[in-house]
Amino acid sequence: MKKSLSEICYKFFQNLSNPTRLSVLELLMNQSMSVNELAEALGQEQSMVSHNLKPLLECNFIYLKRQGKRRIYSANKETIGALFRAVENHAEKFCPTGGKCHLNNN
Amino acid sequence: MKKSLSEICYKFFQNLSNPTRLSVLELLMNQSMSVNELAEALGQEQSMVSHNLKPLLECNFIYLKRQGKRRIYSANKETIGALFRAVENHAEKFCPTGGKCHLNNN
DNA sequence: AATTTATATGAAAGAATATACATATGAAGA
DNA sequence: TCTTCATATGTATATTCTTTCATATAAATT
Repeated sequence: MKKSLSEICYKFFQNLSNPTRLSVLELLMNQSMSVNELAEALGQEQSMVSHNLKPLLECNFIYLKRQGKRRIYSANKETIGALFRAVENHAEKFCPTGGKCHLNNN
Repeated sequence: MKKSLSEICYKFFQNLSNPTRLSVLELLMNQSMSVNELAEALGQEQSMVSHNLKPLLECNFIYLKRQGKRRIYSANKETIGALFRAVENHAEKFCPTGGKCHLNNN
């Protein structure tokens, strides 16, 4: 039973529609990090970061490798890069105030 | 005050993380339609479709032109096309079962 | 102007999600 | 094996989102 495009999109975009997960991805696009490093960089609790890493990993938006007792996460740059570029392009071209329309300013 | 990429992404992806809105976009990528045509194509209530068109319009993911008492909506093909392509590519390359991993099968 | 057709809006109930805190697991070193 | 450090998981609460039903607006037609 093949899934429609919008069904596939749904779980992906749902996964991406969270400020913590997006911040994690933005950080990981710059450099790979452990969970505690992410938590510190974000000023968030470690457990919260872990909770949010899980779905990103399940959708293969991020990768994991073990290094001793640390776990180093890295971004799937192909996918996340393409998505971020599409969003940036949209904000520049189509958002009256460059991504700061009223919907983005609540 | 410039917004970070992940802040901009958040509102966009949040907007896109809804099955009704994604189905609307998928339909509008094929052809422009009025609200009632969308509602019929989706088998949903007109008011629900209207509720969901609103945020899509506010983010300029869709366009609106008036035609008598009907309102014809069309897709922003540049943005939505790029996003859908990125998702399709991801599903093909990175999802073990082509977009049907357990997260997508609840 | 009254009616019909098309669409938008308001509000309330229910469902889904995020967050925080507590606790569990698991690897490494003493 | 006991302890410590790093990370994951369980659970309850608070918040947010979706959906539905009722109603409002607005254009066209009579």
